[in-house]
Amino acid sequence: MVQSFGPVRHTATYEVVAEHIRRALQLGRYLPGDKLPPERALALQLGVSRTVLREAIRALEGEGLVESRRGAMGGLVVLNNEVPADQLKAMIASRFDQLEQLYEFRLANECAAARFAARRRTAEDLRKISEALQRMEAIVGGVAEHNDSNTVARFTSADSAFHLGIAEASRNGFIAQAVEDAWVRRFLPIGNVFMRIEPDANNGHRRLFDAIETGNAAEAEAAMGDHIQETLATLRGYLNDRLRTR
Amino acid sequence: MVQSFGPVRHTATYEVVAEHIRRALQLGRYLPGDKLPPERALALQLGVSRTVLREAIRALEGEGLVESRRGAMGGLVVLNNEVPADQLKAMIASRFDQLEQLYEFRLANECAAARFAARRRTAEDLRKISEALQRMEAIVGGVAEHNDSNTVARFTSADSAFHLGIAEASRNGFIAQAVEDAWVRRFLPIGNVFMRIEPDANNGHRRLFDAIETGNAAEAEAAMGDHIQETLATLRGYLNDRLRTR
Amino acid sequence: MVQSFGPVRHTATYEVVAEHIRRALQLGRYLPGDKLPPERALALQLGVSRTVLREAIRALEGEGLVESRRGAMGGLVVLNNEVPADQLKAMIASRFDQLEQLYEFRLANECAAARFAARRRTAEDLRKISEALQRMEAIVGGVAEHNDSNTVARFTSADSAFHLGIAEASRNGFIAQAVEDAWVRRFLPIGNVFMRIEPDANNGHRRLFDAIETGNAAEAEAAMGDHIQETLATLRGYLNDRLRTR
Amino acid sequence: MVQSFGPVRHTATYEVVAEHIRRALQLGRYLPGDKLPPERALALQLGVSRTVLREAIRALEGEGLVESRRGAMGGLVVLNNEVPADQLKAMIASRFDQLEQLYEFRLANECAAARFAARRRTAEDLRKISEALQRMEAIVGGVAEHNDSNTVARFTSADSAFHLGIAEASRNGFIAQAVEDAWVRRFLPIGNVFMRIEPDANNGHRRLFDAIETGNAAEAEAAMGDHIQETLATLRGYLNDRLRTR
DNA sequence: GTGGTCTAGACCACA
DNA sequence: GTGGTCTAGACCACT
Repeated sequence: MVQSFGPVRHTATYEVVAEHIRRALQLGRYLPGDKLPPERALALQLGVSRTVLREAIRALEGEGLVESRRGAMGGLVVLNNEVPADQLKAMIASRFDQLEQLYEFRLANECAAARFAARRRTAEDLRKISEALQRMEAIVGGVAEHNDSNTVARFTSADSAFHLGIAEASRNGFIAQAVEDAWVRRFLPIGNVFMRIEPDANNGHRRLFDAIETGNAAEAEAAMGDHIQETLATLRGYLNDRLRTR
Repeated sequence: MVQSFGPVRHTATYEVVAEHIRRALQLGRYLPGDKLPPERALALQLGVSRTVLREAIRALEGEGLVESRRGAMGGLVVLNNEVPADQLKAMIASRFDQLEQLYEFRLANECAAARFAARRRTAEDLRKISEALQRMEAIVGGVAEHNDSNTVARFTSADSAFHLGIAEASRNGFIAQAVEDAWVRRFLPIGNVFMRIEPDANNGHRRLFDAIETGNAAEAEAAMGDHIQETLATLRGYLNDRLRTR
Repeated sequence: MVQSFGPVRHTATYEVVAEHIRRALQLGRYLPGDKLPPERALALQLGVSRTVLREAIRALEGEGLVESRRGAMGGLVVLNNEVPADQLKAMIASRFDQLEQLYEFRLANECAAARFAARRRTAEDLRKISEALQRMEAIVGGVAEHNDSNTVARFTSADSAFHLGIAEASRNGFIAQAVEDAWVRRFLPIGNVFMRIEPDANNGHRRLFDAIETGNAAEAEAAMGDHIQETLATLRGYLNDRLRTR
Repeated sequence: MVQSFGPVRHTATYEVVAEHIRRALQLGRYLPGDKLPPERALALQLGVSRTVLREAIRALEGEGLVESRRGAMGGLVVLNNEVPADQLKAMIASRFDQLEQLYEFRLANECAAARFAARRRTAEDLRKISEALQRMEAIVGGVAEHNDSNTVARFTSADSAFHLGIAEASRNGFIAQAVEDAWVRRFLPIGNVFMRIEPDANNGHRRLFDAIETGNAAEAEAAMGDHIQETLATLRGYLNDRLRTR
């Protein structure tokens, strides 16, 4: 039996740390303008030396994700990594194949997650999911400032928390990890499409939550399926619609 | 917004290499008795120095996975990692929760994989899947030597190739990766349950293959679902049946 | 090829700042009794925080160069760093070797500076040089108060401005820098020798200025050479003359 | 008296270290292909930690001056920092004003150095200067390989050692420092002009050495003056001559 | 009390 | 025995 091994790559610790932080930003755990914990605390949490953490920060600064400011009021500030509107469609189009696969992957795992969550969610799970849902609804309800870039970031963050909350409520570590991975790999700026261009596209959340709350597994799975399909359709429509964009 | 980061761990290169090889063994790419490529070639393929590779091998030897033999006929030989029959049930029972989650995860991803594979499989995909299927059927058909430990390993290897082949035929990298991950995390010795105790349990493969070959997506998904459910049921039955074991 | 590197030393910022200020004092840009700019302004000019500036000031106070006085009329006051007459000769003698080298260095660079200045000086250059010359002549002319310590400082300051003006008029940054370096390294109190003991020694300045003004490069170079040689001779005479001192 | 202070800059230690090494390379103490001392030794010599040294090395690698290679035969290798022939003239032209000033500065200090060296050189000084001279003559004599880039580097290195040897023989630290500074600031690739385009331009060295050896100060000064003027003339000719270059 | 830098020592990967 | 990386602790500069 002939087999061939691919090359392994040694990832320096600072790379791992950078990826870790990048992941947190990607999941919306920090919003633009937020400060990451102070270097010393962060290094402690991550279990690495400050030297290594700082090397990771230097990398993130190079990517324009964070900025480190000195002084008493300083700290690690998360930057707004927004894509200019006129480049957004091109950037999404260039990775649409990838995104389509990702949505298939999400469909498989998040539907399962919704089904299990409807059966197994704890009160605490419900509380978290509900809180994220309310954050989303508050943002969409406050129609005033949809163009504020931070609004998009805040909505994306709540959206992410909602879906990850359901994944966690599935009480299945493998599925939860898969859902998180999918969100991390998501191209962040597509949040703009939903918030700026189709703010109504995100209305399946309430139906999904109700199904999970009432423990209706089949409905939860269906709601999740519809929601994700709808999202993908919105994205596809955005790309194909030459009249409404720009 | 308060958030906390978990610790990152630095994996030495030799750990990564060991994991890489362990994975190949877990997926049945090498059978007990097979030889891994010579050290020099392997180091080259992996892109690491022989020093590091040797350290990885030392670790694998420590786990009893491989053995390095000197001399002209020597090399890195894959060992038979069999669990004694009298410990098998206990070992499976102790990690049954984990296995159940794993099966839920497989269900989500492999059903999706089957559905997409039915639509997208190429001739080459079909050839690979078919070849694995035939290997399984040949082993089950040759009733003579079900107790031979290598038979179990050979069956497990073919089983793995069958499922991974379908995953690959789904033409979705995320799903394929998830399926592979699930197989890697599978507790290897459970192969014995199916081969030794319930050799008939693995009869869903042909139905699955036919559905994929004929491009019947719904049937493929259903067949995969039934197959995995059945497998889990077999396992559950094995654990609960106090009469037939030992 | 075998080579060895010497040690590098890390200079703290406050050291750099202190040296910067010390240099300004050494060049006579501030006279005893003058006030340096207020701390806040100075810190701004220097591009450092007040904390660092204050540390530098503390060092300068330790050397007796400045004194910081509180209150409405306070500020950073430049002190008179005079050497008592009875120690002057000993101090000069102890570093005479160094001074001799310095005069050789000045000879090389200031003669070149004079030559180029005669050819390249602008009207503005001439104005500055002339102004410094007049200040010197006014001080030497006003015979009354040669013993006043500030007179010496004022003369030294004008002398410095005269020579640095010529260096600048040479329109050669390297030479100008070398001349300034030489003046900074000069042992400040030797000004006393010329003012107190040989007030006539400084009469080459007018000849030098005329040559530069009329654009006579050869004469300028010769005048500068004679002037510096003469100065050194005065110093040497002062040290050798056992009768006239003390 | 109104005065304004310029900003001071805090130079991190690794910057100082980088400058230190850059200086050694600029002075030709190391030739392309040479290895710098091992990191540990170098850090010790420089009196800094390896961390800091490595940061400096990273900077130098970024500038393309050195390359660090791993393994038993590895080390810090000096790269050949050559300018392509077709860019050389433009690069020299763009900084010709600066170079002209530099030559004036060299004229002032190196003539003085030659004069003092003729009077004060020790036997050891003569030995060093002579050795450098012989290296130059050997390279110019071996006409075969003037186009080899390392030949230029080797000549430049010997040239530098020759002039710095004279500066040191002047027994005047200020002048020696000024000469070294001038060489460090020299635009390195101009060595190509003398070696490739006008290999005969460097024949004043022997006359200069003889004068210093015989202790003829006036002749030494004159020889140095002629030599530097000639070098500048060669450079000027190279820039103006449109026919012979490219 | 923040980020910025340096140190001394250790272990790892490489050839 | 080379360069590559990480650690723990310290001090400095900034606001």
